Amino acid sequence: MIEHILINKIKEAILSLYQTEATDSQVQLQNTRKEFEGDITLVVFPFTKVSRKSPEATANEIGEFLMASLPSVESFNVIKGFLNIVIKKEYWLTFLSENSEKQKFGFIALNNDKPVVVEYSSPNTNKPLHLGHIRNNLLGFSLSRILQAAGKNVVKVNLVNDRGIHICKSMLAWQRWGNGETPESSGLKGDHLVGKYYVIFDKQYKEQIAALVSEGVNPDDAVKKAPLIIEAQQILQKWEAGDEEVINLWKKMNGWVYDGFAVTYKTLGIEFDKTYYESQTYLLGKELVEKGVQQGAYHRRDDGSVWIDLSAEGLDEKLLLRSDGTSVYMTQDLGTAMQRYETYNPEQLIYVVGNEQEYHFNVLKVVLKHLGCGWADSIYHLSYGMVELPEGKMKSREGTVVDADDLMQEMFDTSEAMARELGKIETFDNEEARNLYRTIGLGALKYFMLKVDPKKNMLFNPSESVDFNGNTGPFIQYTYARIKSVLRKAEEAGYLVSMKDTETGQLLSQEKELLKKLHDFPAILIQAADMHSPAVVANYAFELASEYNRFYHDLTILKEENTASRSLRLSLSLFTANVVSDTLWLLGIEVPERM
RNA sequence: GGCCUUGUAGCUCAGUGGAUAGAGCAGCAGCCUUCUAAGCUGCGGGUCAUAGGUUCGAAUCCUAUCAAGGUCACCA
Repeated sequence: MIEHILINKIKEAILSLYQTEATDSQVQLQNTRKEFEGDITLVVFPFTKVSRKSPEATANEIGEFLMASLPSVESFNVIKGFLNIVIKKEYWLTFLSENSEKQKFGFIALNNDKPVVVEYSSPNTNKPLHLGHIRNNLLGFSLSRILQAAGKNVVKVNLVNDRGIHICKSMLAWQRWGNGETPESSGLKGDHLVGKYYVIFDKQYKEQIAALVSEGVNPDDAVKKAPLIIEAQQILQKWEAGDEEVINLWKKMNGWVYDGFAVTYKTLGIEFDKTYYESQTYLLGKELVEKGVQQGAYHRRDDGSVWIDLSAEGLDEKLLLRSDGTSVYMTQDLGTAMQRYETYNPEQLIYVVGNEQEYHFNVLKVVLKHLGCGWADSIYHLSYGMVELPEGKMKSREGTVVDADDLMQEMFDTSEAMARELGKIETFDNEEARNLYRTIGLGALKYFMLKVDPKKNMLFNPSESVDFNGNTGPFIQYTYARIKSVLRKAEEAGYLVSMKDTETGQLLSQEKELLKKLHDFPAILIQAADMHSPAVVANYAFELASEYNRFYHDLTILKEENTASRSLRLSLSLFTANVVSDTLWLLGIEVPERM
């Protein structure tokens, strides 16, 4: 890319003109704003101290130096402290011809064997997935693809929380009120069936608490003394003791949930390389904690519980093992982190987990460091914000949860209604039409969620269905389908898409702007990977699609009579189609050949 | 109360120290006998929460205040 060459030359210029070594942070290049002439702009203010001249004079001197030493520089102009550099047309045309037919332009080949382990999804098995899980899954999956495209060896893992009191609640409610109901007998998806009994438990439990309170028991005690919660805890104890009947029920109901999750993941287009189950890992951290006690990193209280004092790090005292010797959440996470470290020897361990667990991950890192695990610094918590509804946070107990399966179905229905209204599917057979509804519905949903900076909370308004026009997934998908249509017709007409013979042609402003946007992509990919942010890719994809639509509107392609121009525009179209589909692939969004 | 995050147009969001702060939606006005109008063009819309500070230059960095959210369990 021309930027690297420019940066080096500018450093040479500073050394030669002012006898000073310029640092990377001083050489600030940016794309020239559209209202000025030029392609790339150098901000010269950082050099006025060493030049001891005005910004304008400094910019002129550097500009002259670049003109004299870089053949790719066509000309330059100076406005205030900004040196606007015009790059020769030949550079752009060569760039086009070398990259327009590439399949994965800007992607970086695998450059580190040490894997990056990305954990995401990590659902509980007592209820179906909802909108919050969708954000988690989309972020984790897209981030994995972005890192992979940036040259990382990515391992996608899921840690299913398949044991604990929450599952016992569903089990108990099903035993008591289920009458043997199964997914087959009820026609309910397995995860929804189990979720139904979780809700029933909660309702009955609340009634018991209310009854106790009305008898004069204080509310804090009532929560602990209600018969249902005591029974659920007994089931958990039986589970831990390996009670056959409990284990069988647990396996049966979890099996229903897994079948349900598999359908949701498949519809959403999410995959994992490895799935772990907490029932098999929850004991892992105990030895580690014992080791920490022996090393004196953690201390045991008289009641047998183990603690770590993190006040030196500005955190609190934290429990690592209960007085009865059982694990807490932190214990398990210590264990699985260690297991992952030993299994993969990773370059980085990424956890895609909501921001309500920020404190937990800070503590996790510090606790590991106290054990002497230097690799704790390779843990990265991708802390994403909550999805809020207009009335506030989603609450499963109040039934304000947006269910993942329902939402996807609504998206499919909306895209079908839209396509019919627009008369788009008259030439489609049933299967192609159905695929289109799915592709576009998911495209709208995924783009909607991924375009927002992960760390920010985002708002989802169910009454205003997700948009299909403007800055949306379907807009970008439409751009792709449009290009493919042009390319198909070009092929029918026997036109060359190749750029080989057009390097002497002209380059109109619409063509050049589009080309420059394509030229930006490799840097965008690296930025997205560094920032762990699919939103960077999403926003770029929209800008690229907008730029193409402007180009498409202003210029004719197939009817252009100058064959060099026609060829150039076809080449630009092909290049754009490739990059658009690659960027959407990075977001986990598919592209339709027509729509 | 301690700590963390956020606050940009009516709404949803970009903007990682640089030029006159940008998109989309919503509103208004145009553009299909021409390669897909899920598109394109134009108009209106701003105390970048507030007040200080650092800097040649601040929406961006620092401090304080206000507002919203999160978190500080022998829950996960």
